[in-house]
Amino acid sequence: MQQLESSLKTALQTAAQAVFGLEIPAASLTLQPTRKEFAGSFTLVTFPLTKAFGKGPEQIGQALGEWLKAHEPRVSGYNVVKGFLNLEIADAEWLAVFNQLRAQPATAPVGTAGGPQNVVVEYSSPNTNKPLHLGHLRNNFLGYSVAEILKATGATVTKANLVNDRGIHICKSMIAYQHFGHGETPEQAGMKGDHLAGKYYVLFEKHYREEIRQLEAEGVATDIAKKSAPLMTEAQLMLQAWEAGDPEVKALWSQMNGWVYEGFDETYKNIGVDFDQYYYESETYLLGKERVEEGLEKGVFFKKENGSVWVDLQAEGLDEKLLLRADGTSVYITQDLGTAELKYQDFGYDSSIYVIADEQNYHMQVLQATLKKLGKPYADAIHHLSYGMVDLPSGKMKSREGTVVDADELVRDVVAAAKAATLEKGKTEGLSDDELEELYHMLGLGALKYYLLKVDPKKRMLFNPEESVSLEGHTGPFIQYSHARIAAIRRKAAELGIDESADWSQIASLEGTERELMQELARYDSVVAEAARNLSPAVIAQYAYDLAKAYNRFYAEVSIFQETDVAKRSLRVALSARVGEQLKQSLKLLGMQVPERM
RNA sequence: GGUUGUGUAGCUCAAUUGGAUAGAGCAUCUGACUACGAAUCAGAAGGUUUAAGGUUCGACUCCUUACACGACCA
Repeated sequence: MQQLESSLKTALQTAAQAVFGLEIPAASLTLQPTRKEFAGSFTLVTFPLTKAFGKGPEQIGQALGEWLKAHEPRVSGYNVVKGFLNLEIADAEWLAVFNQLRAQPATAPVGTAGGPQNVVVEYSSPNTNKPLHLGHLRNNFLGYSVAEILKATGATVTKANLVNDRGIHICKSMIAYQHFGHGETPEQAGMKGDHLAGKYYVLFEKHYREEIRQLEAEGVATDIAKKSAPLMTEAQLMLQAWEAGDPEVKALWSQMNGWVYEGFDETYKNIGVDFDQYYYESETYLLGKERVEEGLEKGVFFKKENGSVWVDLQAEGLDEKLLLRADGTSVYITQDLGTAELKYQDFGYDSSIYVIADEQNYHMQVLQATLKKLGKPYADAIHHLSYGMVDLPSGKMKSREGTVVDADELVRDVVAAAKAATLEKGKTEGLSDDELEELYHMLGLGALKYYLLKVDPKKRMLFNPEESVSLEGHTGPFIQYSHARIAAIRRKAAELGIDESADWSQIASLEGTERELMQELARYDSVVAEAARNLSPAVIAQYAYDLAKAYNRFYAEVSIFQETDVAKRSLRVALSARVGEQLKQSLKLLGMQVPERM
């Protein structure tokens, strides 16, 4: 289609030359798909040409349309509405486009076209003190999908996970475990390791709050109470001991983190995301401190009297930013400096994407500006894929207030809903019990992924539990259903011995829904390119829906197996097959799978 | 207080990046399975795109101001 579109532009340029004797740059020709209510497939907006031609928009449309109809065989007709020239494309051309499309597998790369070639996508990046929740799911699905989309352009992509495994919050879980754990293991507790750590994090907060209340009752001011509560003091001491390499603290740390990693791995596997490379802040924060030293030597950072290190970013429109505390311990940005360096050493990327919620916008600006100050060559390669937080109908999620939606539980719920629906109306004869379980999982997770990915990443979104398990309308299972339907068509076609590759060049005219489908199919490459440019899986999600919708319309209006014309019947089977493949491929870019029956 | 994001149908989201009469899904109402899968399709109803100005052939989109909600920085 890109070929058809660009050759139409060339034809329009030729027409302009022939009719008006003027050269027009291709860039000034805005060609777009024609709106449904008008006849035609492509529309040229003629308003922008009025100045150059010194003619009215309708006159221009008429003249160009007339010329194309007479000289361009691919244009079979035209109509002009105000400043819009609608071009009708000959059916023979549509068939040629479709043939060309079929020559390439649906999985063929679409080309990077000026985009990055070598990309690192960092996503997920959990803390090891609690299990994953709904917000992480949006992050994970986005990160995985963006990586797949960039791969589909032909770029080399590395998926990285930066684990936040050190810091005061980790110590909180550890302190609580020492106090209240009695040596409990995940096996004994019958819990996943990440949930066990989360349990102790919550316990810490609970007892800590109690201590503050008591101190306040004794007349201590709130801010002092918060700092001097025994549990908090213990946690801080533990952090220092950790940085000093205390073997006992390190042993507990390793043990608890190990449990958490087992839990995470299970969740990642369950939600179908993976990583090529793991980074641990415990291993990068020292490298970050080296970067701070480097900045001091270069004179782009400065030290305050108390010994803390800062960078002045006021010239960049930001503030002064702390890089290293007075006691020499690191802050978030310290380790981020180290991780960026390490990633560059490992992969030499030309684009480094950070999938992080928009509450970190300022932080990411600081990181980039600081790396620039250091003169790092990769500073400009940094892109923050900033996404909005997920809200609940009851308001914002807050882990301390227990209003989080747990990821594992949520997945269980959506799979259960998919199972219920399938038992009620599925056509699953012949599937084994294992295959059925796989199907429920595929559908439930598909519903959830699609629900979270169809919204523009940068927008804050509302999570409605009922809609997220819905399987009808604008949902993942709607698209999966279309695929299963097509699979049934293909099974039947094979049974009947219908040849998908029969010669259909004799077909005189196409149905409207057939043309529409071909145009939709041909859009795929430019859709992927746009999704890659905008780092937006939502673009793919919308496309997959449109394609499935167009197919269902075609399916309802046109009969495949009742068709007596052999060529037409064959074409319709081939069209169905191609739609199925492109639906499968599109959903794959969202991290979703498609069933053969459901 | 400063910086920044968002505001579209009752609800959740789109709108080809400045183009035609602003489109989908859910919810409501109507029609279509003794024809290839009804998790579907066709139709009805639902809008002063937060407000007021401005830019131009043309604005949900760009500019200014105000309002609402959110995030971040002190």
